[in-house]
Amino acid sequence: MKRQTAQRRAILDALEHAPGPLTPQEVLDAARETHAGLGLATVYRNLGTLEEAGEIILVHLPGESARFEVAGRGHHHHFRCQTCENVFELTASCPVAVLEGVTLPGGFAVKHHELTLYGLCPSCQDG
Amino acid sequence: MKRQTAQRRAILDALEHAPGPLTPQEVLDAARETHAGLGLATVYRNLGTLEEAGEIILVHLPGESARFEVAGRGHHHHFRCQTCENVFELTASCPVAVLEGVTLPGGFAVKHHELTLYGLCPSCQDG
DNA sequence: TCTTTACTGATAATTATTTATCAGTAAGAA
DNA sequence: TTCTTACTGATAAATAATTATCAGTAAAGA
Repeated sequence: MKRQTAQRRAILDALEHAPGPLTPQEVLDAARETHAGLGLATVYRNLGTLEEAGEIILVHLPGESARFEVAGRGHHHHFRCQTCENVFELTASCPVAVLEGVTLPGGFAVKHHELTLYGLCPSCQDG
Repeated sequence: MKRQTAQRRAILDALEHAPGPLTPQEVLDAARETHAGLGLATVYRNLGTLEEAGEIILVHLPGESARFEVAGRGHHHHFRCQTCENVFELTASCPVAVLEGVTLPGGFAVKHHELTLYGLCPSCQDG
């Protein structure tokens, strides 16, 4: 990452303004709003580069392919709308924090966790 | 599923005795203990058939391909060991149950959730 | 036991995602 | 402005997971 390109700015901008983590295809769609003609290979390349640089992080939801979000937003979880299928970052306090560092009955030592909530987002609850 | 075959019995037996949900490849490995010569295509076919029949259910962990477990075990979550990479079914009470049916700040109506815990299983904590 | 056909194993094909290739473009130092 | 080469877009190739194909096998009713 030795040069600053319009493509990379568009990609990072798309991630910064997204309501949650995006798939490479979603990044492409969003970034093309500011940089028409952007290619999918360029998206993949830059996602890799930005991840190595620590500017974005890889996020996995159950049963889905990779997503990315900007780094440094602290511990949080995600909400996936069953209707519009969009994924949102949640800011509510983590209900599983109490398990960190605990050893469960059975002898399982918990180091970290992934929680995904499913339901209806605000836009999909009307009508 | 009109006939009862030794292959299907071996597959279901493997799932019933597993400590957690298994991938198709893991099912193959385990079921070959009781039925050597079992083929991977047969495993996929029977997993599909058993799922349609409601005897097993599909389970997804973040970033991993499909797993299956026997149905009817009620609400629970899974633990993945960072060392041996095995997945275990947890019997401890769900720490996220309180969120069911709740509408979070921001207007997200929670219908269900997926929680995966990561850490060290009992066997991998020694040494 | 005989007969039908659902089921099986091996492997080719498919699907979805990600990576490699390569000629052309443009960032930014000189 | 010029020059070097990192970066880009289009597309082919590679990967991994799952499904289809097909000749042979075996479950179970007659």
